[in-house]
Amino acid sequence: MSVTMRDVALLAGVSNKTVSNVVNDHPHVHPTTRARVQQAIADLGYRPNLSARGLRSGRTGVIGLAVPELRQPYFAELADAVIAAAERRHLSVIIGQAGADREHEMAVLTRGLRQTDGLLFSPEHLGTEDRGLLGDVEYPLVLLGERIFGGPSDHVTMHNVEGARAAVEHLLGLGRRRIAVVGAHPDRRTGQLRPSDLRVQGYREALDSAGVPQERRLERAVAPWHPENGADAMRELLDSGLEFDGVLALNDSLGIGVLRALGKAGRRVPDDVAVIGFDNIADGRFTTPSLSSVDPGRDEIAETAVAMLVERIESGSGAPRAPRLHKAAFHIVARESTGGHDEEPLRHGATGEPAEG
Amino acid sequence: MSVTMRDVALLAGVSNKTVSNVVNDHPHVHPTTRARVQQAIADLGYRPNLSARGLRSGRTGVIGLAVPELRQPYFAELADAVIAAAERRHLSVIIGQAGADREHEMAVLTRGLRQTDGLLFSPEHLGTEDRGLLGDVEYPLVLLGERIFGGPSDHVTMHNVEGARAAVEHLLGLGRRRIAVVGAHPDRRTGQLRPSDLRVQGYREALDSAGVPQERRLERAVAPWHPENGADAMRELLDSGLEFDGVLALNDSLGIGVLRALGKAGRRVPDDVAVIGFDNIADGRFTTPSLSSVDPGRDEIAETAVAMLVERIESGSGAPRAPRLHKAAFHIVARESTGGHDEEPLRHGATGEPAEG
DNA sequence: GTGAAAGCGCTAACAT
DNA sequence: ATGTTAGCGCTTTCAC
Repeated sequence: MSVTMRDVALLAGVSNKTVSNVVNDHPHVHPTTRARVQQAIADLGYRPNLSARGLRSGRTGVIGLAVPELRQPYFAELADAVIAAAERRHLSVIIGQAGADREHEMAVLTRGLRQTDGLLFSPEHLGTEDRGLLGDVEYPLVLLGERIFGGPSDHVTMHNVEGARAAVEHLLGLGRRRIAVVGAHPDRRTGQLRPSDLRVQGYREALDSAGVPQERRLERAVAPWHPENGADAMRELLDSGLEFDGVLALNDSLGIGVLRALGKAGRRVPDDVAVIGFDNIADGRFTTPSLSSVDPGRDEIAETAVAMLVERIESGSGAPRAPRLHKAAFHIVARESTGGHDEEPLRHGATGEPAEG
Repeated sequence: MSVTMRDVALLAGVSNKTVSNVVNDHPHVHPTTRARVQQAIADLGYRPNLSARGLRSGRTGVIGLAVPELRQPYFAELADAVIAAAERRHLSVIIGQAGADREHEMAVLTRGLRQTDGLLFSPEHLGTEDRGLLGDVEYPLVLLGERIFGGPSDHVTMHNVEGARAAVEHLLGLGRRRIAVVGAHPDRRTGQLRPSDLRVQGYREALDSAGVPQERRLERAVAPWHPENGADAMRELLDSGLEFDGVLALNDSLGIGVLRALGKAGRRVPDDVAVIGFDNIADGRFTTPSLSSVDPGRDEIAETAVAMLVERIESGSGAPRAPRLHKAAFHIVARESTGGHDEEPLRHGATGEPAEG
């Protein structure tokens, strides 16, 4: 029924091996032979059976990406970038959503994603205490995010501390002194390296360097990082009667909720309260006012993570090199919510009245 | 190096076949034998080689999902739902982004996604004129969206005409009579069945039924459907001096841009202009004001599409049944942008001050 | 530069 | 209820 390599070989009058050489771009194939084989491939519409190739070679050409939830804009944008980076290397990407609970994440980590050569894993529940699990992982693995540091795996992450610090310095530079932070983790166990803890650390460092006193009641706990929870936290802060003139939202989803709660409460942004988020998701450009943010280098993260994973896959378990850590470059994007002027909107296509036709 | 079925069979003192039966949950295995085999599997940490299974059985257990761009919130939410629906059936999902251009989509359609048993395909560029291509497709295929109607493929889509019509009726019910539509296709060739054309049709039908005259200049062309382009179109409409008191944005991304442009121009929503979008993406709940929308039944679309694809896969080419069409149920979600009161925000987790510890 | 043969790990068909 | 055999389509030796 389907065309096999053997059919191509017969039509081209060569052996299996030669067809394989042509398909895999091996050198040492006579140009004439190559052309004849390619013609036969085209004539028959031959396409290699990837299961057979996978069985024989031990490689599937597929990598896995495990994220908590694809519907969170940050992860959708990350997945977009990972798929693009993988495609450049002729790899496909299977996406798994593991954020439901801890068990789900452990299952993904121990078993990997089916049918893949390696895994990019962005955990939400697993933490440093699960580091031991990583030692047992037998497939190529690159971690995204920072919940599990110091393990035996490659690691690609962002400048959480420095980014948050720069964001607060941006607010301080606007003359704000009573700066709240929204998104701290409700359970502040020590030794955890959650993004929230690292970003709170950057927040505190910035205040300390500027000689601005810290105030614990301005650090608001929120989990998970969804807009509704950001809005709730902001309402609670408003109700508390505490004064504040700046807010660091620990990600943009929270920031969008914060903007909304402020707007509904009649606080003007940025005049009364300046707000900055984190992640620079696309949505932040179209809120009213538009949301300043820390751009964490999403494309660099995706590209580096895929490159590292490919290296691990290609080196096999042969040359066990030391685990690497890469932190992508970040920068502050000042939009209206911190008094920046609106970016000139890029025109991505046609607008106007439709042409009748 | 890795554990094979043979190793398990030897340890359990049974044959390959029995191990296979256990692994695949076949009936007719003695409970005692089954237990012994399962113990051996656990002891050795055996995991089936899916490439081998795929080669032998002709099934990979992986389906493909091709969307224009994952970073568009609608497609991210759709992919989320598709992955969840596939997981319930123990299938994995490879995601491909094909929206770059027409050639890319044709390549995906003719070749499928590698290593998959079938494809869910949501085209952005291919249209009815490419229907012929579908006849040549030899793998199980389910189309999402409505660009290619009347072909030989199964099809899952939404009530574009009816949804848009209901949205406009909602605006008419508020007493609005000068209703603009943002997102018509710039090139209005006839015979096209793009979402934009269908939604514009619903818009016109609603006006006609209410005896409100159509006005072509209130139909604004925008492509692609990104917020910046929605904002541009709204600015142009404002600059044109035309009067209007209602806007149907043909999707929520456009709607978000429309809200922003109206806000910047000092128009109050919904007092001066009522706005409704389409797709009911999560972002619309947190704009200021929140965005009313048409909920197109995303989960139903995903679930139905996966179910149809699985049927096609399992029936093989044996029983070529007639192509099916499924339209998911829709409903109007009235939020602030059409005078609805804000939904009570759902509390999805903890907020408050972090516990020190 | 090309061919012949072996075998990757599994399941389907048939046998018992 | 379990065993035996064959072979899916490819790549990888190893010849020549």
